[in-house]
Amino acid sequence: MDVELSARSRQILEAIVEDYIATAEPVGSSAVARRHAMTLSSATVRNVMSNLEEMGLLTSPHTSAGRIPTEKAYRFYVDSLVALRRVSRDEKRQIITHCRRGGAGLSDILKETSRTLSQLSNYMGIVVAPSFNSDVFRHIEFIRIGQRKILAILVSSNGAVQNRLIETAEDHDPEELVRMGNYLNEMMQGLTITQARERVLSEMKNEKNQYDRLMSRALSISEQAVAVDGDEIFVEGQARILDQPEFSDAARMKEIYEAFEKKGILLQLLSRCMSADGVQIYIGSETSLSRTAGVSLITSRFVTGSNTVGMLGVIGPTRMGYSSVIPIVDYTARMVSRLLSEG
Amino acid sequence: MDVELSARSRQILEAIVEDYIATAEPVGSSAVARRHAMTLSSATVRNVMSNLEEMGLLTSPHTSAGRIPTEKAYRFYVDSLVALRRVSRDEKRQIITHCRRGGAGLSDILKETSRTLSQLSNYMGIVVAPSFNSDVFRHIEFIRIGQRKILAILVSSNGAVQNRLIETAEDHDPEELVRMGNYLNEMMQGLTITQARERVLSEMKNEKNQYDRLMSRALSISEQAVAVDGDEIFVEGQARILDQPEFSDAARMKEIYEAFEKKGILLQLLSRCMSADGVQIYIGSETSLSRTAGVSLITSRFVTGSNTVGMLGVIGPTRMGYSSVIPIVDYTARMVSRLLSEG
DNA sequence: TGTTAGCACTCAAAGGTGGCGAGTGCTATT
DNA sequence: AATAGCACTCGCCACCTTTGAGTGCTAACA
Repeated sequence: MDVELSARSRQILEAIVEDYIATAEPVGSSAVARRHAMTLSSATVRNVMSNLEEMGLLTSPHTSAGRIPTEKAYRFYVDSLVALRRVSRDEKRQIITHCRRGGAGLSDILKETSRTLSQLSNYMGIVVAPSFNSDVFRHIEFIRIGQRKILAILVSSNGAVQNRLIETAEDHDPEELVRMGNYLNEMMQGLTITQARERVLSEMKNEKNQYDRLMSRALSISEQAVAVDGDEIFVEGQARILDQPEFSDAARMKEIYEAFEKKGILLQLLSRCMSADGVQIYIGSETSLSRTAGVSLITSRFVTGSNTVGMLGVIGPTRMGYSSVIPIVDYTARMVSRLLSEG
Repeated sequence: MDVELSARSRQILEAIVEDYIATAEPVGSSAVARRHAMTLSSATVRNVMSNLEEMGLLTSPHTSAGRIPTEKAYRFYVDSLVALRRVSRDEKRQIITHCRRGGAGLSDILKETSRTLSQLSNYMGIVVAPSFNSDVFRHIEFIRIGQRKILAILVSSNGAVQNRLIETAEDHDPEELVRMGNYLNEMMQGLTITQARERVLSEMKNEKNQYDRLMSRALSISEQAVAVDGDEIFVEGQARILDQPEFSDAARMKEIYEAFEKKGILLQLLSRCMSADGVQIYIGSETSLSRTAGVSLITSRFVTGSNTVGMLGVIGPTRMGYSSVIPIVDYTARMVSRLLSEG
């Protein structure tokens, strides 16, 4: 996988990748010689480019066009060439103020974050909320909403909230609900939501509880209250990919949009990123997102005060401004982590 | 506005509109004569079409193409020509089962509804939740989440829930919060959310309350809890408009997508539809949505048990399958109304 | 008077041609 | 090893012609 290259070849490859990122047009030997202001003639550059093509780092769309980087070239570029830009003062300011804005609720923060990512990168911003299920239980509460209708409210230590309307077999008066709540709050103290769920199920099997009317009802209601829910995911700036020339034709765009409408695909993709620390980069087919469509993904995970982990990042074309987007994703992840931990 | 037309002209106009809806291509005189199986030669049809063009119902993109309907023609078609298809048994089944699916929560139902609308129409489905603000207050509750952090939960009679994380100046223990809740619940009984908001503000000015410590705190917290929130809006099936040939070029699509990212525009547009009963149809520029892009909107409002009103509908190209979409929107609105009223 | 056949006309779309120029690979030269 | 020179390739563009769908007009007809 890793490639042995002379310093000169590396420089030339870097120039080509960056030129192509900037223009989206195949870049030719003379362009490299000129732009790069190196003391090399186009002919020499040609020789080098020819080597790079043999190594599978470049292709030419046809004989007399320039050459464009392959996925392998992007990979190499990202791994060992790219000179990361610093995050500018202004960008930092934007990240910090935007993430703070819009309420202290977890959802609000994350939504704003994904919007900010989109704005700063000019690609699509994406944030996956920390899994509710793995977060620590904090509070459960029941509110009587109407005849045999209860609103169950489940709060995690992150401040994530899950509401669920539950229809019960019999009517319950408010005091009963309070007692149920107290009992369940005690029972689930310190557990994660997943553990709490298991606990409820095991308690329901417990014979002792089956004969206690209040208890058995509390359990059956809370079973519904803690039922599994899909993870929350925020996507912002979808229209921006229309700016990219490579997606100007309808067929490709449609493919992408359809992939994104099924958020499940995204989630599956992103859950992979959760395990590793730091910025993760998936290029083209590595994303396993619509193999024809040439998109890349830059992500980083963030952690919350209660140590659950979420994911944020940017989706753009393979021909993406890595040098600026990588630091932005990195910095944003750090800021969000800090913001969610101090709270 | 309304046009006097002979039966024959009407027939021909109808044929043209429907042909164009089906094919998205300019339709010529001979096509009409043939398809329509009327005992008329293409020459005769030409004469009629010429008249229709003079009346502003048709235009030709250039001399030797066929003719396409103008917005005025669609308007006329919708008002007095279209033969509405019945909603098929299968469609009814889909509408009913889908809307029911996915939890009893208001948001869940509406989200599923917009997805169903999109699926059945093959255009974009859209649902605006009944305004939380005009709904009747049902319950407020405070949960202590951490040091000086309170989760305020506001429930309306529709079962809509608004959570808000509030940072307070001082710490409050759970019992205090319960008392505050009781007091506020009593105070807001029977009011709409908007009225409740006003009530809180006026009570805060009341001198008597300013010296009651608990009271003044309860009010200042609840002020934040009942603060105005944007209306919820569900859009589903955005990718479907990519199927339409008229939107196959990137510039037009971008225009549309950008319009939709600003949900504010949609909301403004849709609030107009709230006032009138029954199915409302906005064609092309009548939507005041991106005047170049030729989209139409078919909406109907629905009502909830507590008599707040929401809006649902379909957005598609002007060249839309009105005959089938109108009944679908109509039927869906009725079903959603029924579903939300019986609950 | 309304309908129709015939015909000349228009014009976009499709296909063909040739020049242009960016870019390549090869080779001889330094 | 680097370069200059040169023949070659091939997409792009501008220009042309052909094709065919469709029109408007007119004269003939019921």
